[in-house]
Amino acid sequence: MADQRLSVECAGNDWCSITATASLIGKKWHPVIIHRLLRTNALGFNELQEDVDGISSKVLSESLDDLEEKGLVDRQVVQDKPVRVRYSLTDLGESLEPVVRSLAEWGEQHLEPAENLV
Amino acid sequence: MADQRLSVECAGNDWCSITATASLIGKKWHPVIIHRLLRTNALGFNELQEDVDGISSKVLSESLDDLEEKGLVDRQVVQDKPVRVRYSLTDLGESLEPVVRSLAEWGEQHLEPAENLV
DNA sequence: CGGTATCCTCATTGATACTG
DNA sequence: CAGTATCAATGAGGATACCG
Repeated sequence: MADQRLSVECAGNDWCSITATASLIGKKWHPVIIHRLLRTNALGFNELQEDVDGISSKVLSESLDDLEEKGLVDRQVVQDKPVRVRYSLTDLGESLEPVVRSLAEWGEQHLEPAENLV
Repeated sequence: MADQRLSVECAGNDWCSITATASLIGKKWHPVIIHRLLRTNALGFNELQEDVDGISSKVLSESLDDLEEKGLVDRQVVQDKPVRVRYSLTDLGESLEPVVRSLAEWGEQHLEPAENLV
């Protein structure tokens, strides 16, 4: 149960848990990707890309590499004729559920979609 | 009590509360600044800069402008001989407390400082 | 004290195309 | 399906200096 601890550097001289957390999931698409994986664990690359909506394959690929490297996301190759890959959250990734949920809830309560079309 | 709602655009076609929230507080220093203001409301510019630790005056200034523009931070000029300014959170800014707290708590539980000096 | 003004560099993104 | 390659554009961030 996610009792591994990641070593994370911090700008400045003092270590700050917020800065450290932000360095892990503070990238533009990370919270959304994690949210989608929380909602539906084990998604394929293209499924995920559709779910995230707006992300390019390049950036999704980079983001997943980054999340995997940080131990938040697990990548499993399910060998078939055409390659099949499943992305899912690690225990550590799943432990972010409260964080992502609080982001989502705050947004739902305090924000609203901007009208940008006629 | 913070029942104003901000209109926020979103990448992609679907509006997503997480992406929207991230567009507000997803900049590198925003969560930390908000955290410091939650801890000690009404700080001066230089006080804040020391509290944040590692941020340059330029970036702090830009960040505060951004947060003010978004209605999360309030800037009050307390006129003295030398100019005095107090930064504090708006109601909307204060409403981020659970979000920032969850970031901080997660970091405390799952991360640890990296040793980077001898 | 509370910032701006430069200048510069690196990181991130977007668009597009291509591959096994 | 699951990506990688390339290139161009943007912009966030750092260092430093300066001002009322």
